Formats: sequence, C-alpha cells, structure tokens
Amino acid sequence: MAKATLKTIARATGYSITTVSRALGGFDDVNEETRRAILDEAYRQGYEPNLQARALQKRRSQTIGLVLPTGGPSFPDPFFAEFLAGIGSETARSGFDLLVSTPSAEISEIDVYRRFVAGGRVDGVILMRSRVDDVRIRFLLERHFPFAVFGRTDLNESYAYIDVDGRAGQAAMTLHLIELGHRRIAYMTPPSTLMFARFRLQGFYEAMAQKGVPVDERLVVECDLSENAGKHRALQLLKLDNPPTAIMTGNDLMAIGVMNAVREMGMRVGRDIAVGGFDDIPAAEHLNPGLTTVRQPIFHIGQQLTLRLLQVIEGEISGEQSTLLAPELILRGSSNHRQHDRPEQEVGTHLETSTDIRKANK
Amino acid sequence: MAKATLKTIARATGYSITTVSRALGGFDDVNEETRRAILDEAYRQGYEPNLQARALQKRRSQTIGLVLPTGGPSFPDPFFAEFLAGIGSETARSGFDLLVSTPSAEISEIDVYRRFVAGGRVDGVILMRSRVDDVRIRFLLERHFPFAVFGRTDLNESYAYIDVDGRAGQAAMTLHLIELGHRRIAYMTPPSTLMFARFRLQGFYEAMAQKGVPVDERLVVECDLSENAGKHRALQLLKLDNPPTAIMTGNDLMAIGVMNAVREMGMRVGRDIAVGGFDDIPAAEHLNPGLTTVRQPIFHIGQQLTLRLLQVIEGEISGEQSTLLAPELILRGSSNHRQHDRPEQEVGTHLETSTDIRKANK
DNA sequence: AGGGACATCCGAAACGTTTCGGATTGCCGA
DNA sequence: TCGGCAATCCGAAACGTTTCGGATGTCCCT
Repeated sequence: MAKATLKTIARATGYSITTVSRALGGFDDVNEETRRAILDEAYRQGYEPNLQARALQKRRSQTIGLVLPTGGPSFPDPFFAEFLAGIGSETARSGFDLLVSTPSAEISEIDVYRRFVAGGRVDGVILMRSRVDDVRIRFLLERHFPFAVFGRTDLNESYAYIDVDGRAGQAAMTLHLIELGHRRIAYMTPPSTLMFARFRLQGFYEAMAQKGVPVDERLVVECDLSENAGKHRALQLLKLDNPPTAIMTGNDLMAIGVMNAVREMGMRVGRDIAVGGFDDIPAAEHLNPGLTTVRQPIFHIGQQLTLRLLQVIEGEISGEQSTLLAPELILRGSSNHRQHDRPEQEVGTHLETSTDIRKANK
Repeated sequence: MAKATLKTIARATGYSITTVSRALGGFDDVNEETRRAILDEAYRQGYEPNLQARALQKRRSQTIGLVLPTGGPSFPDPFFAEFLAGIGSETARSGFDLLVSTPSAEISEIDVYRRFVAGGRVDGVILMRSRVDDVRIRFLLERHFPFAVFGRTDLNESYAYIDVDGRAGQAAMTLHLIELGHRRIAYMTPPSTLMFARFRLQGFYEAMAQKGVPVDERLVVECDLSENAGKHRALQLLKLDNPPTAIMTGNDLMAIGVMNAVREMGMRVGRDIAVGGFDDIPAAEHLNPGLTTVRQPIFHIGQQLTLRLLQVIEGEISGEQSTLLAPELILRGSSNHRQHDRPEQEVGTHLETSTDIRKANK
C-alpha cells in the first residue's frame, strides 16, 4: 500500500482534492454522505496528513522549540526533567510538538535560534536561565518572534516571562539563618551573568542589612553551578582564619558540594555548620541531613510558561504578561542545631513578603 | 524586510531560482563568480532555508523523535535528563533535531507514533523502556520505519538496540549480598511488563541458585517504580514474621523508599538491613548511607543509540546491530555491615561475567 | 418566469524547495 | 566549417496541503 495522500483518497472516492481536504477538515460545505464516504476511505488507507506540507502552506508548524542551556560546564539543572515534563504536558494538551535542540561546538546557540525562527521550524520558543543582556531575547524581540522566558532580564523591553522571586527567597533563607543565631554567613553566588544569581544575591544583602548583620565580603564568592565547584569553594571558605558558621548557595548542586566539604573537614552539617541551598532538587530531600532550601515549583512553571507562549502565538495576549511566583522555604536538618541525626519533619513556609501568586503588568 | 526565499534572491541577483538553489547547495555547475554574488545576496537578506519546504521535497526531515515513556504513574526515570543529553549531543553533531512528544489523555501513545511516522515528521525514533510484546516496536517494524531501542524485547524480529545486561548486574548484586552473609534476601521487582524487570529478576534467581541459597517466594514482590511504592512494599516485608536481612530493588527510586521504610521501623540501613538498588541515579551517591547499586552508563547509551539510529536511517547498517553493555556494581554504605556512619569510599567493580562491551549479532 | 438563496462541489494558485532534463553559449580540434 | 564538448544556466514538475473564488444545480418565493 503506497502512502496515502489527499490525492489517493480523491481518486478512490471520485471527489476532488479540495473536497477531500474540506471533508477531512470538518468544513460544513460538504454533504454528510460524501463526508462519510471520504472519512471511510481515509481510514481504510490509513491516511495521516503530511505535517510538513501542512506547515508549509499554513505557515504554522504547531511546534514550539526549546534550546537546552549550555551555559555552565555541567549539564542542565537536575530539575530539568521536571521542567520538560511541565512543558510536555501542556504542549500535548494543545496538539503542539516540542522540538529540543542542543547547541554543539559546530552550531552556536544563536544559530540554533536563527534556524528555528527563520526556518519556520517552530512557532515559538521557550527560554530558560535568562542572562544579563540576553542576546537570545534581543534576537527574538528584533524579529518579533513569539517566546516566553523562565526568568527576568535587565532589558528594557516587555515580554512574557515567569520567574520565581529569588530576592524574596534568598532573603527568607538569610533571615532564617540569622534567626538561628548565625552572624558570619557566607554566600556562594552563581556566575553573575545569570539573572537569577543577581536577584538572589540582592536578597541576601537586603536581609543582612535589614537585621543589621555585617557582611564580610570575603565570605561572598562566585562559584559555578556544579557540585565540584561548590565543594572546592567551600573548602576555601572553611579554611579561612575566621570561617563562616553558615554557608548559603545559589543552587542545590553547589550545596551538596558544600556538605561534602564540611564532612571532609571533620565537621557536621547542621550542627557545626549550617547549609542552605536553592531549588529543592529531588536529591535535596534525601540527603542526610536533609537540605534546607528554597523550592521552585518547576513543573508548574513549565506548564504556565507553555500556556503563556501558546497565547502569545495565537495573538491572544500582547506578549507582556508576566508572573512572579513566591518561592517556598523548605526547612530541613542542614540548618537545624537542635537535631541532626535524622532529618526533621519537613516544614513548608510561604513567605510573607509576596502573597501567593502576584501578577505584574509592566 | 520581507522573508528571504530563493525567489527573492533570484530576483535580486537576476538568476533563476534553480541556479540560486544550486549555488547555495554547493553544486559545481555554477560559475564561481555567480556563486559569490548569490552567496552575498543571500547573506545580505539573511536567508535561511525553509525547512518545511525542504523536508517536503526531500522526504527527509532531519529530525528524530523521542516519545516519553508514560508507563508507570511516576514521571520518567531521574536519569532521563542524562539520557536526553546523550541523544542531544549526537543529534547536534550531525545536524539533526530532536522532537519530543508526551502522550496525553487525549492522544494515546501509539497515535503519537502514527503521527510521527506517517506524518513524515521524523526520520526515525528512539524508544526507551522496552516492554514485553511491545506494540510500539511491532508497529514500527510493520511500517519498516527506522528506530533504535534502549532495551531488548521478546519479539522474534531483529532490530537495533542497546541494552545493559540486567541479568548480570542483578546477579552481581545478589552475589555481593550473599557474600556479606545474607541468606534471607528480598527482591522487589518492577512490573513484569517491562523487559528489564524480567532480566533483573532472572539474574537474582540465577545467583541465588548458583550459591545454593533458597529463595523465599514471599520475599519476591512486584512493585511500582516509585519511591512511595517502594516504601510501602518494604514495610510489608519488614513486618513479616521472618523478615529479610537484605532488600534488593529493581531501581533506585524504590530503594530510596526502602531506606525510608527501614528507618521508620527504627532500624539502620547498612547495619540492620542491607539495601541494594539499580541504576545509580544522581541521588544514590548522596544518600546517607550511600546506596549500593548497579550503574548504567546512561549518557553513553543515549549517544550510541542515536548514532545507531542515524546509521539505520542512512541505510548504512541493516538494522540488526545490537550491543549489550556490562553494568558496573557500585558498592556504598547501604550494603556494608562494618561501617555505616559515613559513606565508604566508592568502589567500582567491573563484572567478570561480561567483558567490557560485547557486540552481539543475531 | 425570473431571481435569489442555498447546498455542494471543484480548479488553480500558492507555500518554498529540489531536481530532471534540457537549452544556450563559446571554444576546440579535425 | 562543423560536430562535439564543457561550462553555465534555466523551465517546469513535483512534494502534499490549504484556500480563494467561483461553478453548478436545486428549490422556493413572488
């Protein structure tokens, strides 16, 4: 059996290609009887529309693109799978496909976007890990191409994004540690080209200032997003003459490294040194002691971002809708002085600084 | 500036569409001078070929598909991100894109494949988590559509796959536990529709028989792949009159649940009860104690599978190439009686049963 | 009887690309 | 002088779909 097309169905039923197309398309200018005959024949032949041809004609590919961030040395955040699942759940519901691309040595990141956009490969893209002065976003804005971003930028344009309030999250973590009595608090911040690093760092400074706790600049260090880098940096901190009593990190991977470093120095996490992370990756809960961290509802973000992007594509919203989500502080054993052998019962605290979900229209 | 196409370049340079196409395509029947003129103009206009049109004409989409497994209740294996990264790294190198689809309530899994295949959306697909009497594989074989599978099946056809020798892996784990002195060993096996579950179960039985250790069938239970299910099942096992002294599971997620169950019963993992997992997900190393498990080189598998698929697509291999990889037993604190407070130094042992990488041609 | 309204169908162009099969030159050797 | 060959170029068809602008016929109303 050759490949079924509109033409083969047309020939088999005696109708024209146009009529077959319209029958299959559910238009109302085709007789019920004819439609049935055509549908039957289509089924018999196992017809599936050629999506390339359709996309070519409609100038719509029913596909959205996602380019894996290739920033750091380590591959994507551990919660990447969850993010993808969130995106996937929504694309599936609306009949869209998801095209994933990995920039390589040969093909630069921006070229991937060029291909996606100009090649008509996708109808819109989702970006993650927004950067300072983000070229990708600039490129897309310039072309008026639909997109939605996980994270804010410092660009003076408006577009659709969803972000977690990292400033509030990191501030909450800092306040928590201060309340536990810590004064010498270290903060390991991710590379400053990443927007989220800035907001979190800002939250740290603000909370310290608010409580009048002095910041020792030697305890504020930049660090790559990996476990190894975290361990390395933490060892340096712990070997200072006047080491910190608490170490906060810009993401959980780094925090895991810190915990290892603490152990390697013969100290105990949660008792001798408090550790705080950010993200709440799956492993955070299973560490011993459990990692106190700030949770981001990543699956949900993936979903919402997709929804938002689809609206932009349909032209339903002006592309300026943005949402700032309130993060949630998750307290576990890594920041608990009283008990550390067994992870304490998990406690979720909604921050008072931002109420649930806040919509912001620029 | 309107969209650049072959036509706009042709008009601008005064050459025909054919010549423009051939110049851009690098054919040798176009004058060097003309070619340069055309390339210049193409660059000036920011030309990018329309990939839909190209795909339609060439009947090749330069895209491979991946359908997320939707089998169990829980979302994909934690190492899914790594698998995807492996695939991505190879597709990028060869200029292919990756189309990811998530079956939803509305669109059944097999429909996704139908769309992919008949719709000309992809040139080949990668399957993971092969199943007993796998309909997907049957479908693809029937259509003579290129594909490559992570995992074997019981179908009597030959096709390209890569698998980890789960039988050998589970046997090695079992032998390890027996050597530690365990006699009452429980095994929590994943749903038997999954092929890998069968092989691992088989490895368990064989090792037990080899050492003459009796299997108590009440200690062999089927269990979903999630942490929760693992915990639940483990509690049942531990409450038996004559409970096991060691519990092995078919994947790491279940093992984490087991470890929680053990703790909840007031016993200590690695001391009172040995626990063994399978997969070596990232979290396994960070548990306390660390989880003894069997490692699968998942990134590498993603890469190789992609390479294999591309060869099948190019028609370079007959589609019958298959590889069985030797798993690696990773010993950590969860199966160590002597020491459990701190995870012991990680030890990797290559199994003697299968040498490095073994090629099998059916 | 004429006209309009409606139901049903179709031809042809278009989306942007590739490619087959020539067509047009200019030049060389015999 | 002419056949032939190489170097360049191009027209047109094809890939499979959607859609615009009718075409045809039927029936009813006045």
